[in-house]
Amino acid sequence: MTAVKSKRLAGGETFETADRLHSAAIHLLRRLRVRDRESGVGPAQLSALSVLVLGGGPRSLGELAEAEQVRPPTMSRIVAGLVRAGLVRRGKTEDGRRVRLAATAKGTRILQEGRLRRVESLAQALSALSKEDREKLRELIDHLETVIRNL
Amino acid sequence: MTAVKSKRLAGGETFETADRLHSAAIHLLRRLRVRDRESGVGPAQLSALSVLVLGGGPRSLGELAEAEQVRPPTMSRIVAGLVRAGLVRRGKTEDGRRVRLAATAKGTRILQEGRLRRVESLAQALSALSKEDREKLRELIDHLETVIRNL
DNA sequence: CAATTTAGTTAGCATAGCTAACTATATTCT
DNA sequence: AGAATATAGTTAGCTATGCTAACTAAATTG
Repeated sequence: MTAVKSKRLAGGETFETADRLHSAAIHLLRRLRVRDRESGVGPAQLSALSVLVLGGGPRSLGELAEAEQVRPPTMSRIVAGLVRAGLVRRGKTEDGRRVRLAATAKGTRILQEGRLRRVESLAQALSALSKEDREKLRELIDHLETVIRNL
Repeated sequence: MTAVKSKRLAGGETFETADRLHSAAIHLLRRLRVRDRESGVGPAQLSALSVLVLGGGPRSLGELAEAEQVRPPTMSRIVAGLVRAGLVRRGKTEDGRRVRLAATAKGTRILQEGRLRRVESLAQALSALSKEDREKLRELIDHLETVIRNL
């Protein structure tokens, strides 16, 4: 893709890097999306499930909605689907308004399998990078994650 | 299969890097998506429009569907929305079955503005990286693009 | 020129995003 | 304590996006 030329902000080079990073992220996910369909679970459900499985334990619906940057009614329906599919269990909390959402054993298994499929092909493609580039990427990822959180 | 497997086993670190890269891409786009809502155009429409605007000229519907990794009926409806909004124009080709889809001036403007909004916030966030990290990222992007194309 | 192939559309289903309006529980204020 | 308010989720209803199956129209093939 063509890079937008702009010297007004953050330096033209950084702007171009941002443009290409954005484009790379789009293409990356577009390719990997295909693998996710095999799980039979929709992308939003899969992503919410990953928060419960990989994000360190149970959450309330509101916390899940915030983690997924989605409105409560949207998350309410996503969770309903996950519960219907037996991948998530609802529990009570001290606060009678809140629900406690936890992945079931089946939910954990399905997520891990899907994650494996998805990441497998990416890891394979990454292995085509030089040893130095892989090292660079490994070092960068931490910092990129911070950058993204501050977006 | 054996070669594949041994590659993966040999690259446990690469597997983890792939996992984090995947996750970073998801979160990156999720944040940037918020900016896209300002345009009043849906994400699939915006992405299809970007192929027409940045991808070097008009395409047929089938080509667009393939570029977006989507089935023809899906793209048919996305295009219908873009045409209704005045962002894309349908034209004829020598082959009476094919349509020629081209961005209108309005479509080009809307896309460029949205892209600017999106990429500007990312560029700003990236400027928080150290000079060295930005340099590393710049060097890596080329190679990452190749990796992704080979996914 | 009939049969087949190719390009796109239409119809119908599911998921996912939103806002508005509702219920139920907790908290705050008088 | 009891009323008013705030908070957590759900329900209803809209739009957009994904799919497959079945259709129409045009081009190609035999």
